[in-house]
Amino acid sequence: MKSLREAWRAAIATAVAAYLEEKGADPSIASAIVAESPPDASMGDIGFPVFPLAKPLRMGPPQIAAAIVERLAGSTLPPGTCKAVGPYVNVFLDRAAVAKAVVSAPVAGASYGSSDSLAGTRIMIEFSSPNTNKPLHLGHLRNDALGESVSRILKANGAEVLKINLINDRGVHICKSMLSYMTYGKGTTPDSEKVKSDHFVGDYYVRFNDLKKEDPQAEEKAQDLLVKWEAADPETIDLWKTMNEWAVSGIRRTYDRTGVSFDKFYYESQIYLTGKEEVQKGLANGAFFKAEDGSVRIDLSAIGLEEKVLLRKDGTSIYMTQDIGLAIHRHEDWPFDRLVYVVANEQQYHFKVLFYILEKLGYEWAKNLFHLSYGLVNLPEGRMKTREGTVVDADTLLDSLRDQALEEIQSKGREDSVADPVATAEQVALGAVHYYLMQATPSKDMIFNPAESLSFNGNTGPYIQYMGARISSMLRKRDRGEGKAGAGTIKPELLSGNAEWELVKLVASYPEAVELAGAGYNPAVVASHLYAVASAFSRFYHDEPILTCEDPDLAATRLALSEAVLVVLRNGLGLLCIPFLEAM
RNA sequence: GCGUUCGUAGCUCAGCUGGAUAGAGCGACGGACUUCGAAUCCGUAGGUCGGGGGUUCGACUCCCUCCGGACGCACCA
Repeated sequence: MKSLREAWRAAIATAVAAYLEEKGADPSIASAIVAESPPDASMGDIGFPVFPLAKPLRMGPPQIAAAIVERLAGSTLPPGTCKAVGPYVNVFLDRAAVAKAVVSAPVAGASYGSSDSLAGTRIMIEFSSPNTNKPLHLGHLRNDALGESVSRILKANGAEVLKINLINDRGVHICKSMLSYMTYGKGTTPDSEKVKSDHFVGDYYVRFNDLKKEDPQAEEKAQDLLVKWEAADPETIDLWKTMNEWAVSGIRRTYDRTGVSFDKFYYESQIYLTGKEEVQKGLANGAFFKAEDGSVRIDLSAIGLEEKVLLRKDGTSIYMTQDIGLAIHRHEDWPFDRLVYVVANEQQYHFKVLFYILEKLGYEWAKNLFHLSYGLVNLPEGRMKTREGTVVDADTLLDSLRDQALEEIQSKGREDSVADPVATAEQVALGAVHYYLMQATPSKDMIFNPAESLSFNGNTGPYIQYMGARISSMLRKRDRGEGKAGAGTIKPELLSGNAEWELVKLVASYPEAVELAGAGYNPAVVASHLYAVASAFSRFYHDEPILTCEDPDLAATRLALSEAVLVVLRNGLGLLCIPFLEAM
């Protein structure tokens, strides 16, 4: 589709340039010719507005369109025909030619939709980066799904991707859950209490609030504990290790559950002192300056900001110092062309400053750093608040959706049709959450409605999974010898009807969606394309017989189209971290 | 106060680098199952794209301004 579109654009641009020259106008204006999609397929498949030519040619757009079409008549063109439709030159593609390519999609299989648009590009992507004092919540699910999905999309476009996770395993927040456990834990463990280990740790973090009420010095004690940790006090380190192990192993179970994985883990406890030398270097070469109070700072007036401290007057480092060191360290670890940080939009300032600093330090790769900023996930009831206990825990949410999906499977009497009802319900739940989170534009805040996400109707994950299951079901029947498709031959030219054509075009343009999603770090592009494919298929399936078609050739051909749709759904859902289901 | 960002149908969201009558889904109302999975499909109602200017042949899209919301403006992370 993309190559056809480009071929037509080039052909028309050439004709336009020749026409401009003939009329004594500047032929370079022909580059203003861009491809659009007509609002209705009856008007054509690709549209080229000629408005920009009106002034230089001193002619009305409709006359120009007609003249261009006339000129094109003599030349060799890509498959299809063109026609002047008002002020547009519209192209009607050769349906059989496109259909022929589409029915061969199953041959490409898992690689259908992949491109080499980012071939040779090494991209490091950091996401998730949890704190080890509590389990993952709904907001993390958006972060994780975004990071994992963008990684898969970038890979599908040919990039070499390294997924990394920075575990925030030190700091006063960790000390609070430690202190709370020291007070109330009484030697219990996740195993002894039969609680998922990250939740076990999180519960003590919450109980720190009780501790504060009982002991007014609790905050100070947590600070003291941090000092002891930094001094490597053996007992403190021991407890810290134990509790971190609990937290991290629990969090990893949630990653496994949601299909998220990492190539490399970094631990804040191991790198929090890095960056100081880099700041010293910057001080030496004049990028930074020493303030009157002795702190090292950078002047940010060049980017419209004030000053930022990079080293305290006592020489200790801060968050920014750490991130400077870490970025440089990472580039040494794995020299990347781009580094993507998947971090909530509340840190926009931080990254703006960080990128500027790295540029000032002279790293040429600094201009290829990207903050994939995403918005908050809110609930229909309002914002999630830790203090009010309205934070939606990731595991709890998935459990609840899984149970609801299971009830649905049971009430539809489909337990015998799926291999493992509970596992299937789990996959439906995952499809519900991930699709809902991925269909929204990353940068915007969004409202997550659990009930809506799980609906089998409308623009949801389960709906798309269902279409995949229906196609799978037909293919199983064909393989069992049902219907007449087995006796027919695939004839792409039979797919020229309007119902088929809509579907053919959507399957054909799927690779473009993957490319666009990669260019914009935006899985929502894939999600909306999948929904368009699924709903077009559903209409087709409803209106036309496929497997049950009387004509064997038509049955075989329609089934081939269905199989191509399946390939798109399978690959696309994969990019969104949503399981494809053969039956549900 | 300054900065960033968002404001599209009752609700949740699309709308690609400005282009042909602003699109979906949910909800509402009304239809379609002895037929490939009705976990589906079809139809109807519903928007002066927050207000006002401007640029353009053309603005939901770009610029200015006002209103409203979110986030940020730490020697916290």
